[in-house]
Amino acid sequence: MSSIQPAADSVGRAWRTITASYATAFGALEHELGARHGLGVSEFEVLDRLAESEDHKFRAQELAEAVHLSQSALSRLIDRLARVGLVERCLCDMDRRGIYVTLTEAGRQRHAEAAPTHHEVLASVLPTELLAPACAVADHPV
Amino acid sequence: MSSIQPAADSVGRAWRTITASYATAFGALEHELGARHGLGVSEFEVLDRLAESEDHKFRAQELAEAVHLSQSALSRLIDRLARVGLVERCLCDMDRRGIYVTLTEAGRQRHAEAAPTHHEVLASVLPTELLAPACAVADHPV
DNA sequence: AAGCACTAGATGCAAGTGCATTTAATGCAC
DNA sequence: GTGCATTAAATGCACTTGCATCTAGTGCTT
Repeated sequence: MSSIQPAADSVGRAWRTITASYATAFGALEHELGARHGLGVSEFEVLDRLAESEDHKFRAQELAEAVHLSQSALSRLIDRLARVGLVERCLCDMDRRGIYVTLTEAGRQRHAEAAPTHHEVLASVLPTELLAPACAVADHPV
Repeated sequence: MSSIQPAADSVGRAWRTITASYATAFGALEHELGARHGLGVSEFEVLDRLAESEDHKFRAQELAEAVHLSQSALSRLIDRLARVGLVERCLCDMDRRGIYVTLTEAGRQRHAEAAPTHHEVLASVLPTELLAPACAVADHPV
């Protein structure tokens, strides 16, 4: 805590804010999601994307992009999630090279349990300056 | 790019902005610093802290905190940097358990070369909403 | 001074990641 | 239809990371 200095320029300062926030939030999420729900951050992110998707169905490639992982990392992540029954690989008839990743009932449930933790942790650790990015946008009457 | 959706709430949106910016910037930095200067992101961050320090001297522990790495990860990072002659471990007389990490002349030089790249990459990829921290009330998306 | 709890940093190990490659399916050209 | 470039996902491999542990030095208590 003691000797961390802000970088001189605005770009450098922004980057340090981002890395600091990211490190803090990631660490807290990793810890809490792991302890309370047996999930890693990437695991949750995938469940989260699937849960919010219309038909709870996603192409592997799209998921990789959404959670900022390489194609190979995502492939193994799906392995882990499938091994514990939270998602399923369904090969789609349209293109038999590809797969659809779908949320199982257990996966939907686990996500529902973990989502409040996720929100709570982020709310408590994210700096307010990042919570209201272009502040006004936040509460636009739709 | 196609199907990424913003999270519903402001906390979730902020987190996705952070992770997206972080992933993009980190990837770009990793690529450019690696290709042009043979440095990884963490490597550069350490050199950067040392370069801006008064006496170019840092306790290992302080460095770990500054660059958001675990103590063990930092120890090995110093190994790598020392092995190529960019930093040196100096055991300090004050407390012979600890070490000071110091920048060598080569390290100072490498940092000087890489810093413009670092700045340039960040300036080109960081979203403007994060570059103008507080003031960002700027322009509303439609 | 001797003993003991504590701290700084190094190291063994397991896990997750990215790159490069491989396997399998598609679809376009001929 | 056959061949070939292309794409989706799986896999081998090397590297970085964090956790747990180990080693060494400190300094407080007695």
